[in-house]
Amino acid sequence: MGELGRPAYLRLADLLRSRILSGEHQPGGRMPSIADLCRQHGLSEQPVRQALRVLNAEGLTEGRPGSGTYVRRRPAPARIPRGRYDAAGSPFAGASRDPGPGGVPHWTHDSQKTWATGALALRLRIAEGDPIMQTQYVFLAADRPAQLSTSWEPLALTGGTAAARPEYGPLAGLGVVERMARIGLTVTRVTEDVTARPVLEAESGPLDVALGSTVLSIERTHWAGSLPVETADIVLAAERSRLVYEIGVPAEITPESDVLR
Amino acid sequence: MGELGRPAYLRLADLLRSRILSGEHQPGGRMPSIADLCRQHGLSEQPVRQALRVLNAEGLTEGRPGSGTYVRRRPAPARIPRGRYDAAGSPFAGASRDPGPGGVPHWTHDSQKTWATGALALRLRIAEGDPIMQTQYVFLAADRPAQLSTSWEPLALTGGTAAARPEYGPLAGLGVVERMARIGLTVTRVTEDVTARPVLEAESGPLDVALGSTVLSIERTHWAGSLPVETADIVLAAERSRLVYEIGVPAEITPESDVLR
DNA sequence: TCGAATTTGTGCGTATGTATC
DNA sequence: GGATACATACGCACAAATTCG
Repeated sequence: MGELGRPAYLRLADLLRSRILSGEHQPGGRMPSIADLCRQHGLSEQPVRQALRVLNAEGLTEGRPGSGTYVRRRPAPARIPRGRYDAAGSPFAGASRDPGPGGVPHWTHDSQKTWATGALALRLRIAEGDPIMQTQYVFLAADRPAQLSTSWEPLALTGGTAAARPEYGPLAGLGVVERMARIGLTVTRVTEDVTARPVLEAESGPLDVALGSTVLSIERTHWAGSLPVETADIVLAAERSRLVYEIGVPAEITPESDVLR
Repeated sequence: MGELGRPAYLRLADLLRSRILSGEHQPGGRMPSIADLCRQHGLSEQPVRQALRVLNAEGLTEGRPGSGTYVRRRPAPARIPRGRYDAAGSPFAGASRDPGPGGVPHWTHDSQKTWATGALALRLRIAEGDPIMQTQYVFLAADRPAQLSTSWEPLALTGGTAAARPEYGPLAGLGVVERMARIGLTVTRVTEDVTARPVLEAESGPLDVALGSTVLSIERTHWAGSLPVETADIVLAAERSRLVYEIGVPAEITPESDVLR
């Protein structure tokens, strides 16, 4: 019954969206119930539900079981500084700088020894099957899961030293650069490869995001010259994150003579 | 009928996903049809469709009407270097470095004078209504749209100089840092704020991506000290892009004395 | 070249169970 | 208990694209 080309649930979604954006439905306010919308627009449950699902997926509304559908208040995404290397650099140095309201940020971790598989071996430039230390982090800010991270370090470098387990012993919580420095490895640069992709099912629970939504994925590697000493996968909810990179401009590029003007 | 806690469509999705990841279904290959899956698993259409929808949303598969559901082959996303500032820095210096197969990268541009609105005025630290030069770029690589960009510069800085229009005159194609240097403004740093969001309707055509998909959005600002001299919005298809940032580690952090070992 | 069968996508009415308020 | 919302599942119809005889 394509009355007007555009399907019923999309027309309803358009209508409700424009009402929300125009302020007719205030942030935090309740939308009409599904039954109400059925009556008001002469539709059955299914198209009404689909319309609401569209708005939920767009992040405009949020359904609370047993209560109603509410217009979302949109917190500005957290700024997560990632440029400039920071001496206090724990894995979450940047993000933990600002406690924000609702609680001091903290994290849990879990290290275990494993062996490098294909892709990982490539990233660390070691052979497949070489032993590595794997550490998983769940980072919480304001009592909400903010960031997942899995870090790998070749045990050929750290094995037998105090730096073998990132979060144990005298070097716990020091950050990769400092910890490596203590065992004689000078980290000279860090690379971060940023991509966005749909959230995996395994991540959607810990990150507290819906299954269809997208995450920012950072593939980070610490280098000592051309030798990778650590690499990590960092995953953040895209809706809540804004990565801030700062890029220095070498002085050579800026000539002292003003040619024009 | 919650036979095993986990709903039928998720169990089926898990099964199919593991088959794909294990290589049982090859990239480019066809999945069993919906009718087949119904028969094989004793399910009705609905849960089977939902399972496939999950895999589609995860980007693992792709349905082609009239033909079937296929395992996606994932072309490696283009590496787009954005760290280190590059002397040859046109707006697309990084991306244009490597011609790649299929054609030399090139771009189109279009400049026009406008006036700063609220958010833009804040980013450029000028007053609302101040005149600015707006330049829009469409960047093509291998004859495919790769990147959209809109750049703004306060005319209070560049007005009346040869640098007023980025792509005209003797300074055309020079890049922001070089161009500003020619009129006596020394760019000292560049900041990039990276977010991911659903593609806008206006972008989906020029970028050649489907309407539901997501883009990487970069808000870039060139600074001369604490003075913004240029800011730009850069938009790329997330599936095809991988931003590479390189972060230098200052030497101070790395002590010369090896304490342990 | 034509047409029928297959296949996915979309829309929608319905029903059942469960959690929350 | 009642209202509400959510998740799951079944059935049906049609559109659009593709495949194949």
